[in-house]
Amino acid sequence: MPELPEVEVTRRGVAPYLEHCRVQQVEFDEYSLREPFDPRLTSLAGAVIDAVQRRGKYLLIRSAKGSIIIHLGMTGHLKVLPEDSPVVKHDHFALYLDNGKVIRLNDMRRFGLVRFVPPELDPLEDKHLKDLGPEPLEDGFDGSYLHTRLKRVKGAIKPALMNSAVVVGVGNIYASESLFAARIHPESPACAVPEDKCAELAAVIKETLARSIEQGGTTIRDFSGADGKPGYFVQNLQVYGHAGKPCPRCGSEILKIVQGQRSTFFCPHCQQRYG
DNA sequence: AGTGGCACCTGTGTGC
DNA sequence: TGCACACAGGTGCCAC
Repeated sequence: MPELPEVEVTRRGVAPYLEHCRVQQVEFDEYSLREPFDPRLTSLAGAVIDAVQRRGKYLLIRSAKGSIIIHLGMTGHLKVLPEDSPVVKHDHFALYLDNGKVIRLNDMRRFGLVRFVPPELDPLEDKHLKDLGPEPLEDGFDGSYLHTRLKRVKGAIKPALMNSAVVVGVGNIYASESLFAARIHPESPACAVPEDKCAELAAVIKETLARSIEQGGTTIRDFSGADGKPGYFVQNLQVYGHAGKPCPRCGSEILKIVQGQRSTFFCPHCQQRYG
């Protein structure tokens, strides 16, 4: 489900209800997500939330009594609801707040993750976060960085873009979309993409992600923001999900291939193969 | 160190 | 109608 824009839209949706509010109660069910719930999560009762941050596709909820790391996996989403609203199927985790709201995590496929980080540890040093690559919307991510990083990668550029050690937040949709925008064939060996194309690629990744955030993210099937509203960026998708349709640039038929067990969409005419 | 394959889950759509 | 299968926005671990 959520790539960087969807996680950022979620963060912006829940932050006003969490920041500076006090946690009254923490609840989780008996199911495991990617890993079991940490019983220490209940020690956050009484904590005041200082900040809700994002690192890649991870959300960080910080307080003096410890932090929560949340990953939404493929189908996870957070909802802001009145505290007396009923638990529905696939709700697995809840934070009850002193403002009359409850934040619920609903995750059908349970690929998501909720971790507790004790107050003496830095959540950014958690094993899931410490080796992440740069944030694509920050200055450290540019053509020079990308070119240097991709020089070592013999495999295709599309799965390389989805590697969170290269850059965080670019998932299956935005990898296809960004390569289309930069006119790079997704099967090009990453190490063969010239520096000027890496610069163009870095720039279009920034643009694509930023525009998607502005439009509330991309809803294919079940993403919605914390307010329950879908994202509208799906209307701007140029190739993702468009196999067999004409390329919006040249009219050639958009193809779908499989790379690393994930679907890739591209225009074989106007995306150049390097290497 | 880099890479490919698979596993973890549930739901939906398609074809027989 | 039932069944089998493919596929879905992610990531971690394993063997090579």
